[in-house]
Amino acid sequence: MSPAEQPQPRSTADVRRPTLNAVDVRRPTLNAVAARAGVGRGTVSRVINGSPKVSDRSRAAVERAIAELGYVPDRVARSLATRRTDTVALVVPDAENRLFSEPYFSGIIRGVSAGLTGAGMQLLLVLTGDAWERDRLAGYLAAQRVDGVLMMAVHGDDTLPDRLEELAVPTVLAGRRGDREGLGHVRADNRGGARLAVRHLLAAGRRSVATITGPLDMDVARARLDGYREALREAGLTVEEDLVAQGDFTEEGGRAAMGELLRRRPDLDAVFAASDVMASGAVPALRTAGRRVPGDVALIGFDDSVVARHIDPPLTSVRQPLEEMGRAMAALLLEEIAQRGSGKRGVVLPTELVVRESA
Amino acid sequence: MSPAEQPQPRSTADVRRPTLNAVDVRRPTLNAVAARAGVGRGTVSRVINGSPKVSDRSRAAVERAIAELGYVPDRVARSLATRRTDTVALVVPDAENRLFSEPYFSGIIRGVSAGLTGAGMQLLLVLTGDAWERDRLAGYLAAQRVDGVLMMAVHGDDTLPDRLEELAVPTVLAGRRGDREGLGHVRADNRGGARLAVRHLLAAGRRSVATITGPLDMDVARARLDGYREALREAGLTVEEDLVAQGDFTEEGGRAAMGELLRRRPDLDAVFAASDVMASGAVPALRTAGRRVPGDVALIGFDDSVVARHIDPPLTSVRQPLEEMGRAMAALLLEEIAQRGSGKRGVVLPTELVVRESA
DNA sequence: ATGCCGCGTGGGAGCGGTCCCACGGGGTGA
DNA sequence: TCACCCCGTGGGACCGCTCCCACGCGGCAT
Repeated sequence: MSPAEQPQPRSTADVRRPTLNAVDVRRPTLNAVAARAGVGRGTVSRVINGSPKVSDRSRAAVERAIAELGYVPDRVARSLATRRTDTVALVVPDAENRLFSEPYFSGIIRGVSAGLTGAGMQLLLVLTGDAWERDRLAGYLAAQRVDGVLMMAVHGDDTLPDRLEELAVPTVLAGRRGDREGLGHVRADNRGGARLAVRHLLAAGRRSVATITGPLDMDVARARLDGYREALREAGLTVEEDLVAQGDFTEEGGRAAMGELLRRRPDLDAVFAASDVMASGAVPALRTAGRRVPGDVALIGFDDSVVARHIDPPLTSVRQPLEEMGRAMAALLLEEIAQRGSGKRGVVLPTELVVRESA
Repeated sequence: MSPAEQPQPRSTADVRRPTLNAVDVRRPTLNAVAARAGVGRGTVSRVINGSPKVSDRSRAAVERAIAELGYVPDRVARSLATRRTDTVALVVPDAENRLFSEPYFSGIIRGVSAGLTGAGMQLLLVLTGDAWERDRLAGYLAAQRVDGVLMMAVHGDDTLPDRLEELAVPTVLAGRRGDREGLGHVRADNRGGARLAVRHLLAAGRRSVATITGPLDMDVARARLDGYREALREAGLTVEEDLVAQGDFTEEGGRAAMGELLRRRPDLDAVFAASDVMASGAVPALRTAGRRVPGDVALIGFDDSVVARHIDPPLTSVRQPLEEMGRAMAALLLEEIAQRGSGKRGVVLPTELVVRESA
């Protein structure tokens, strides 16, 4: 059960497989193309890679041969020679159910995919399970020779990014671990988004605005809380700590936090929840306490997720530009791959308030 | 814009990249291990692959050397030699927003991932865009030398699976194209699930049970409609065609179909929608018509998706064993890879009725 | 005319594994 | 004692590309 003392190869993966009866459908090789075109291998390689140092005659001959043979270069062989795989791993913690069912993951992933395939790169999806597996991951990724790694949902104490850095594997994170993240990362303007939400509540005349935060060891959660505070200060209000309750980004956590807030401050007239899911937990808690939404208490969430549209009442929420975030991650990673060090920036993308009926 | 006449290589992907400044962190090679252990390369290879024909002395020496050097075999080099990549591509049509935001995709993918990594295989995620891209895909996948392909959301007229079969690439589908799918595939017992739903409605005393179907060129949609019919016949009722309206698996489609049904049969007292999303569209249509759910009209959906839990009232729905389906797909594909032909079966997994408040 | 430069060009030498053939040595049977 | 086996073992020959060096050839300056 416990990991072996030595990092000995795990047998499951390495045991020789029984006679893979590979139906050997061999595709034409670069050699075949060279022969057919009556040129050397070098020339074919040059044509394929778009080198300018090829005569028009040779190039034409090669291109014809390629077309006739239906040749497609073998990426594996190329990778072995170039020490480059044109492959990027997307690492997602398996535990984060949340990520999958929300548009968060899907939006980012399609942005990533678009940005990557446009550059001829492919995406390796890696769901990591337990901590041990995650520990092995760095070596594993190095063995894959992936050109880079994208990581979602990194926690503050996650060491994987550091280990990747040691191994000189270009890495870009979705979100950051702390406020001075050393690695390249892309995130939404969480603070600004929270500010938008709270301003909206204040503009509607609400005066006792509470907030349900995420776990405060997460940067997103802190940033959204900061935004909440800033908006209050902007308006000349003082931040009252008993209007702040901590949740954990789950529905149940939202319910509990809402109950707590109502107990502490029966006079509250608005709530900014740091996620839609927590907001969806807050709604029944409010109902139980006999408060109408938005009549008695206005409510705003964050993420603009599926539940926001289907909850009753439809939830006003802060939207993150997910697909763009994915695109930005891809771009940043490609930069870093092309030139080390150049992609180690933090990119912040603007958020937007989507007004529905809850506030 | 239009595809070139000849399959000439697309430049974007093939242009030589500018001096990849690969920080050459070379990992130890099998050769290094052999030298250190004082044995030949062949012996190291045998140890790694768990061959029994190695003396205990050699094995121990090699294992020590591996541990000391932190050696991890290079998959790329191995692939080149074995003509096997231990990689499987998961092909998902990019257009299917639906897939991503619903637990459908996420459930299946994690099952797939679990089943695959357990066997030491990795997952290449391929989102396909337009038809042209999809056309190129077969060749592309062959060039990747993926060991197999998993496809989600195949339409009846999709030719990609056939082309993969021509190329002798093991393939497994999520769902089937028609009722005699030639390829290996895994699906939920859609008919049975629909039957469960309709039986539940009938058992509750409903007598005019309508249904909102999916697009009937899709096998899932037909299967669910069949189940609806069967349940009615079982109960000795005749299937009335004006109680059947076609939707398209979208919310808006559900709304329209519901409107249509109410117009045709104001007396209906129950609806089985072939997806939760369509059911979520049906709800407002019912409200508009002044019907209470479930008071006047009972409603059941399919998929047990996120919206089912958050809609008002919470939706009774049919759940598919998504993770198991993913696992089954992985298993089937591994079978097919190990022995061609053995994995070309159809696996059907049972569904389950999740009773909430709408029926 | 001779030298020199530079442009294509061919092809050897890897990249890091696997596969398999041939070989040495100890045990067995005649 | 000698032939015969069989078990481990070493290492050459690939897998299909890229990289780069060296070479031939035509054109220009001397």
